[in-house]
Amino acid sequence: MKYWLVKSEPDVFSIDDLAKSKNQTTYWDGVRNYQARNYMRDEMKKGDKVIFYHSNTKPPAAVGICEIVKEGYPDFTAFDPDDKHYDPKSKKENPAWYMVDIKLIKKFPKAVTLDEIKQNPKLKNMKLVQRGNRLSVMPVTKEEYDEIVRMGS
DNA sequence: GCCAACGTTGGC
DNA sequence: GCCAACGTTGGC
Repeated sequence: MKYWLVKSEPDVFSIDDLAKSKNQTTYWDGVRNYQARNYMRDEMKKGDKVIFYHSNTKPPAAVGICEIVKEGYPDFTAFDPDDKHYDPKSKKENPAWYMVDIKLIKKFPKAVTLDEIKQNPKLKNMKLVQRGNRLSVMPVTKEEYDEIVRMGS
């Protein structure tokens, strides 16, 4: 099993939005970055655990955990000219972009802020806190995952 | 709102 | 294939 972290701007889609979604499940659409695409298309497997992180908000924080319930499939929002995430480069016969489905496991009783993550020596190697990191889907180690879950509980 | 960091685009 | 210009991300 692998462990991941995904970012979302809560103004766009928050963990509470996920909690309100049908079956507390959503498709993780709109990722338009090749490295993140590769992770979703090739490496995320059913049952993998995912830290849900709120970016571009005050304070930025890990706010809960989810799991992968459907493995990589074409991001259909790329095919729709009326969709915000439309990308004419992506064709149905050769999709450029992929997504997965994630289901909420739980919202943390206590959000783990970016500041707290930075201050924890066990978490100093996370991609999240490395300089200039902009990846919206990234792998984390089991140790990092467990530590963040512990801090959020 | 600012701006550093980074990915992508497109002219050459 | 280089690289300047541009757009986006995301913390502050």
